[in-house]
Amino acid sequence: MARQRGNYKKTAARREQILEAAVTVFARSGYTAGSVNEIARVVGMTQTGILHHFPGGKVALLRAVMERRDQIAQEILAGRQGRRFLRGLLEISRQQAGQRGIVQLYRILSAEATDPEHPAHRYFRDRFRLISDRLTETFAELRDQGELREGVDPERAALSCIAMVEGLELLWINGFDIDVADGVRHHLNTFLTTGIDPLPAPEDAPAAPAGPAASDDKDPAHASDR
Amino acid sequence: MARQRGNYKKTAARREQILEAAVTVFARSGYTAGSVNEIARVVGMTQTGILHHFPGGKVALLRAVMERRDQIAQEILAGRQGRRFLRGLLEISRQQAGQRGIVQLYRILSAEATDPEHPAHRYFRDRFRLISDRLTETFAELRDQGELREGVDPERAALSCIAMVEGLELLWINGFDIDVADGVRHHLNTFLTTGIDPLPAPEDAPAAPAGPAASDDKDPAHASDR
DNA sequence: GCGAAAACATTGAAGGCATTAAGTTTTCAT
DNA sequence: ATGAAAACTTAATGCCTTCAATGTTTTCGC
Repeated sequence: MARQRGNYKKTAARREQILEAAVTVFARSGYTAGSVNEIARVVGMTQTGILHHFPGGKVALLRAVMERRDQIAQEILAGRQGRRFLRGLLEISRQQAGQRGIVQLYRILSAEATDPEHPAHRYFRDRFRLISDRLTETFAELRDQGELREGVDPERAALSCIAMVEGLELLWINGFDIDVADGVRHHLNTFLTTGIDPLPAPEDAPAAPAGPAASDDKDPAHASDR
Repeated sequence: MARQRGNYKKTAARREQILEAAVTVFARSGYTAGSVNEIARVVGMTQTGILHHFPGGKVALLRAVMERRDQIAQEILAGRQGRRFLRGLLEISRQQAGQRGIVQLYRILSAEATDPEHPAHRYFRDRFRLISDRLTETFAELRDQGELREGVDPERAALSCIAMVEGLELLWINGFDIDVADGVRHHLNTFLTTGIDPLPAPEDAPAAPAGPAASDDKDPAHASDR
C-alpha cells in the first residue's frame, strides 16, 4: 500500500514564493507570452521544479494566482450591503494601490482573456458579470431607500462605476499619478444623495510588493469601515 | 547604376490586407504572443513574404498598424476646439463601435505596453499624455466660457473622461452590450452646464472595417456639431 | 518582348517554449 | 538511522518562433 505523506514544512512558503514570482512575470508579459522558465529564474529554481508544485502545468499556475487574489477581495466584501458594499469596493481599490503587480496582472490578463480560447476567458466574463450584478443590485437597494439621486439608473450607474475603476487603474499603471480609490469615490458620489467620506489614508508602505519570502500572514486587522 | 522602380499596382492593396490581418492577430493574442506566422496564414502567404513588405521585422508591422489608426483619429480631431473637440471624441468612439478588432487591439496593447521594454511603450505613454493634456486644456477653456459646472477641476475631469472611455471599451469588448460613445457623452455632460446632444445614429453598417485602399479623403463634411 | 526589379517561396539556422521521463537530493515519520 | 516520499535537477522531445540567405515567379518600364 502506498504510504501517503504530507508536504515538507517549507513547501507552503515555496508555493507562495512561486505565486509571487508568477504575478510578477504574468504582470509584465501576460499569460501567453510569459514563460514558466522566466518565473523559475525569478524564484531561482528550475522550470520543472516549479511545475512540480503545480501539476497541471502553466494553466494551473495561472489559476492559483487568480484564486489567491480573489480570496482577499472576497473577504473584504463578504456580507456587505448598501453603502458598506460600496465602501468595501473603495477599500479594495485603496489596498491595491500598494500592489502594482497585481493590478498590472489583472489589466493585462483581462485584455488578453478576451479571446475565448484563453484559459482565463471564463473567469473574467463571470467576474465582470458578478460585480456588475451586485453593484446594480446595490444601487437599486439604495434607490429604494431614497439615497440615489433623481434619474439615476442603477444598471447604467453600475457599469459606469466599473468602467471608472478599470479605466483609472489603466491610467495609474501607465504612469499617471492617480488615486484610484478616491477617483472612484468621486464618481460614486455623483449618484448618491449623501456622499461617501474619503478613505482614511493612503497607507504609507503596505506589505512589500513582493515579499522576499511572503512570510508575514498576520491577521489583516483592517479598521472596520467607517 | 541601380535603376529604381516603383511598386506593383497591387502592392498597396496587399499591404493593406496584411495590416488588416495584423490587427486581427495582434488583437487576439497581443504583440508578443501573436506571430507573424499567424498573420501570414490569415493573409494566405508566407511569413517571409509578409516581412518583405515590412522590412524591419515584426516591430515594423506593429508600428504600421498603430500609425494607420492614429491617422484616422487625427483627421477627425484636426483643428477642433472646445465643444467641437469633445464632440469629435464622441465621434471617434462611435466610429470604433464598428471596429471591434481595432478596439481590442488597443486594449491588449495598452496593457502589455506597460512594460518599458515593449516596443509600443513610448507610443502609449505619449498618447495618453497628449490626450489628457488636450482634454484638460479643453475643459479649462470651457470653464473660462462659463460652460463648466461649479467646482469642476479641468484636469480631474479630463482624466476621469479618459478612464471612462477606456473602461467602457473594456466592458464592451468583454461582452457587455454597451454604447461606449453614449456612455462617455453622459459622463461628459456631468461636467457641462449645457449638455452635448446625442450622436446621430449607431450607423448600421459603417464603412468597411478597413477601406480597400484608404483612398477616400474627402473633406469631412460632418454636420457642424450641436 | 525583354530584362531587371519587385514579390514572393523554400530552406535553414539558432533559440525559446511546455511537457515528459528518469534521475538525484532532501526531508521527515517511524 | 533508515526507508520512502517529497522536492528538486538533468536530459530529451517536439513544437513554434524570428530572422537571414537563396531561389523562383510575377510584374512592369522600356
